[in-house]
Amino acid sequence: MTDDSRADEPVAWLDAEEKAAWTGLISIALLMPGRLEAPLRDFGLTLFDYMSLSAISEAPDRRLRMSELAYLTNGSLSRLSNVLKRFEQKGWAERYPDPADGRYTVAALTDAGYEVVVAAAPTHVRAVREHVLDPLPPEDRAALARIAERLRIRPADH
Amino acid sequence: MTDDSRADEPVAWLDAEEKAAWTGLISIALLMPGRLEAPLRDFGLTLFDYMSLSAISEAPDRRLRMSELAYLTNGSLSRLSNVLKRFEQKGWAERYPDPADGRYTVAALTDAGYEVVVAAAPTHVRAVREHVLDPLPPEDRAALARIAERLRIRPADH
DNA sequence: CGACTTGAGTTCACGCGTGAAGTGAACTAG
DNA sequence: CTAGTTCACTTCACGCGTGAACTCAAGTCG
Repeated sequence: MTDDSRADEPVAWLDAEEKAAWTGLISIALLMPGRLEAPLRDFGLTLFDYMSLSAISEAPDRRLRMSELAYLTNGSLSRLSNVLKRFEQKGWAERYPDPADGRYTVAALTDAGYEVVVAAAPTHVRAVREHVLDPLPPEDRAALARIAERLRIRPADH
Repeated sequence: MTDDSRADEPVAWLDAEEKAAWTGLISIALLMPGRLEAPLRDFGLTLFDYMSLSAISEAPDRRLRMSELAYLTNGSLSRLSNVLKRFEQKGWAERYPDPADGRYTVAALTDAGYEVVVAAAPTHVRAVREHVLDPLPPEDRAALARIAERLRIRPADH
């Protein structure tokens, strides 16, 4: 193991407990998104697509600023610009300058876009239950929320 | 919230505790890899690059079959083939048919490749400590390992 | 007022990952 | 023996995400 095979170096290599925590986390991070995305593909959605559509659908009048969307989805503006461009091309969303302040851009769901997220939501929730919630007892669920908070990762509402 | 705003549908929408667990997990999954990868970029490595190099460096004589590497890194053969191709082009690794069974391909680190992972390891471990281990008390670390196991996600050694 | 600054957002070039298609080695069946 | 099957692996085409460069609207300063 590279991490702990050089005792001659001034590096605090990981012990077994640390390694178990670390590898647990990274494995979840690497594998879980793919699992949750797979059923969404039937709707032509990536996981991030779904989360973006979901966040907009929850906003007042199903519209919000791109910067607010970036905050809610933990995504970069660059990424979202590309995503919303795809949505526009599919007729799911539209973008326009915020009338209150032209520096901002508002992203709004079309009726078609709303229908997509409505259709996909039950599938998404079922996947979340199956892959995340059902296998975990309450103390583990609480731990997940607590850990995310401790790691200074802001959970977004989805 | 899309997830629970359609009480008229036969779907078990998420309650607050479930949502906190779910959003905690997905936020970690979305944001943590990027954090850990950033310092590795100074070495020209993605996080997956590092984990691949690390896994090979730990194998006997610093070589192992591609399929074994895929298992250890939780990566697909397709992905690894691309990654190893890059490594070969950089002189970090070589691939050859397994003399014991020509159906298999062996991936081996070159001295240059080994030096890359040796150079990057302290940085990687420090990032893991800073972003994952240091903010978490022992019970949360134990929870991570337990959760990964419960979610049927096999932690790989890194 | 004009020049400059700041921040939101878009575009661009390119790296990376995926699934499908293809290749080849070993094994199996007739 | 040959034909077919299976599995490991590579290649390919393309979607997606990133960081840098760019644009633009609003605010600030002299």
